[in-house]
Amino acid sequence: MVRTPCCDKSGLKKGTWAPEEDKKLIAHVTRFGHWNWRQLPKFAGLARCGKSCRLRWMNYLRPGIKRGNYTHEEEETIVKLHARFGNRWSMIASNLPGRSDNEIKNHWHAHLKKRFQNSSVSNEKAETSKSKHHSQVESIQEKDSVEIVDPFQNTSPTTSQTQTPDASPSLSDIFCTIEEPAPDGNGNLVMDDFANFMDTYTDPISAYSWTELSLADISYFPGELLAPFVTETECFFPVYDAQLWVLS
DNA sequence: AAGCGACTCAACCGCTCCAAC
DNA sequence: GGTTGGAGCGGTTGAGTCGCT
Repeated sequence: MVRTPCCDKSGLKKGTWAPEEDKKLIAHVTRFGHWNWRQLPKFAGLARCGKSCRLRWMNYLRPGIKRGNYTHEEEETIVKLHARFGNRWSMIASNLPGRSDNEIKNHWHAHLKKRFQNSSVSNEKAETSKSKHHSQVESIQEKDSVEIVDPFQNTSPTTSQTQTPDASPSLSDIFCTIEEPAPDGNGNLVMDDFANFMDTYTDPISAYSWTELSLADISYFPGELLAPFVTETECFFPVYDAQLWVLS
């Protein structure tokens, strides 16, 4: 299911992510955000390229990511959106909270594509293939009851690049996908004590060269972590040289 | 029980886009 | 306007798993 770990020429690790690496990445992004994916592995102590870290976070570790079976409703939504947008998986994913574009893409190729094609084939027996496929797509669009969220029209200046959860995720939300080992028991984390975990796997703040954090960077932060820095009207965050950055 | 092909899905690769200079 | 670097996207890969014979 996963690739054999190996190292490339530059010494960066490739392949399967170890639980230890996941912990480091979660700890770092949760604590400091992802202001620069390229630099992140260096500060997080990961022998990975930034791209790999980003992918792992976005597709697997990000808070709110749903694992497991797709509901009939979700599949229906994917089919409808694919009929409308084609292979624009990120667009489709933006309409399916908790699902990554990569996961949707995989699910489409593994299940829905066949199903969709099969239904097309059976329909073609009754009608000509071209017009039928076209009408099928059209009928999907006509009957489309899915409320399409266009990320390009629905962005705020501070969150344009990041899908912001509806509400601040709780710690349990953050780790909901990794607290319980999966049936196959591979690569999943069990965290009994978040505080110890954070202390163990993140460097002291004093050791960091802090950089600016944007709202997008903290959009994944659990509310409990943000609480000390948030008032009714302002959100403070510690940044370089012990400045306080007023976010609102 | 063993062999083998199909399936699954995490991860890599290469490309494009966009902002900063 | 050209160059550069980072982020994001979509296509593809390939090892593990499943299920059939």
